Amino acid sequence: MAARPARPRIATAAAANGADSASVWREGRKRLRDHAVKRDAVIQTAARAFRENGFHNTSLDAIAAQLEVTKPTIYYYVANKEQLLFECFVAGLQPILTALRDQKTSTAPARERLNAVLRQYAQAVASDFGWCLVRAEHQDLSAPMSSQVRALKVEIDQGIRRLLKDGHKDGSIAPCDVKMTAFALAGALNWIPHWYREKQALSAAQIADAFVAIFEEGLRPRAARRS
Amino acid sequence: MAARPARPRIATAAAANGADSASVWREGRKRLRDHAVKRDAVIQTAARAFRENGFHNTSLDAIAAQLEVTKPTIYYYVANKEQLLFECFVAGLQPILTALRDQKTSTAPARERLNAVLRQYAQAVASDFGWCLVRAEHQDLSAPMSSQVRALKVEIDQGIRRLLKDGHKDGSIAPCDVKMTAFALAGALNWIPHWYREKQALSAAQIADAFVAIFEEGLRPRAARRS
DNA sequence: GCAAAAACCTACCAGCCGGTAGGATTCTAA
DNA sequence: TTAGAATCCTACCGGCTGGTAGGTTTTTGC
Repeated sequence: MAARPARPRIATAAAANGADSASVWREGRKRLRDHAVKRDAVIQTAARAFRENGFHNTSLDAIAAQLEVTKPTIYYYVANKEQLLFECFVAGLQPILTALRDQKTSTAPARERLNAVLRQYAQAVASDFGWCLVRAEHQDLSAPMSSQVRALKVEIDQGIRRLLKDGHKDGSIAPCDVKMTAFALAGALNWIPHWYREKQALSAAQIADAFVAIFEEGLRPRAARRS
Repeated sequence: MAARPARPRIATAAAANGADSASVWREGRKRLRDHAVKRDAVIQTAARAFRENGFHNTSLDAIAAQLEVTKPTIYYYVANKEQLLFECFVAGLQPILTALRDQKTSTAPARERLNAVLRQYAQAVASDFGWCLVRAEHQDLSAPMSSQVRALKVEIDQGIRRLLKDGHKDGSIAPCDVKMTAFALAGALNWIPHWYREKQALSAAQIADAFVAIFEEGLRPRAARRS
């Protein structure tokens, strides 16, 4: 158990964009000293690797190589492989949760609030962490970590259900089976990592808009139409 | 490579229902001789195990134990672990494909044909093979097998898109982005294995109906209503 | 300049698990 | 009854990979 400074939960934008995460490490020959940034780089790199090869097909050696570092170095930033996956979960869920919490203070019609959340949701699952959010197996986490992740997911689910109910009240959303609708929405979005590729023509936001349109209008032709 | 009789692709109903697949093996003390049935039992048991513990967390010894058999016996029915996964894929996809092909001869409105397919789809993903269809990683299959599975999945996707287009023509489905709608539909259904448990109140068919209703009606309130 | 902390590496271990060799048992056909 | 096929088991191997021990290098604080 190496002593570590207070750990940041959210991957910094600095670590998020760089194509080669190794640049975070050495700057010329100088050994950099920012623990938090490097830790985030480790997690980010792991997420990408998991997405490409799956959790079990990704060795810690491979992640280390990607960072141009050796395996034990990873253990300097993270307790074990399991925690690596856990951090990916959390980092991926965070933006959705904050989007959801932000909407609680809004006074806009529920349908609009829901759409805003869904847009953020789409962006999250389309990110490098998307794989972890959606495809990673809970069995690969120990009981305590698994239940933590589960709790976060439940919060998201409940948040969406609440927005749907609010929509029923304020009339912006047609009456429907709240539970099933939440599942359908989440399912459609969660499936994005299966087919979306970075280079795709559509951005995550555009995908979200397309889905929102589909869910709002419905497949059965409407009698009257308004633009 | 042990010589095997012509291999059946579809899991027999006999093997599908039994709670303990071991009953397929011994009947009293008599050693049964039906290769096909036992092979299906192996696949079925594997599917269940994969669903519960994931592919990589399921050892062949565990599957063998479930069947009250030793590991080498499994190799008598299947070449290796990879093929085991492959067969689960195929067994799960089959009913969806047949449903899709059946609809090609139908003259009903496309929306109804689509709904019929979706209902079968829901049943498939809710089955023991659902996990494989949706959560198993293609990286765990070799290139040839992976592309075979991918081809089947593409066929399903294309089939759904075609039904949507047909619906546009015959007026039973409102104009929409076909590709995105197909993704949304598939995603909603594919998410079922994540939350559905056997003991759930709703049957797979009921879930399908609920989803169909949501997708048909849409979330935006409709002006006129007809029951 | 020097001690202490931080960051990182080399070298290694051990358990798990997919896969196999080769033989034993049981059934079927004749 | 018996040959041969079908079915299954015991015993084993070896590679991969998560994880660690313990030392080395670099940086910081003073």
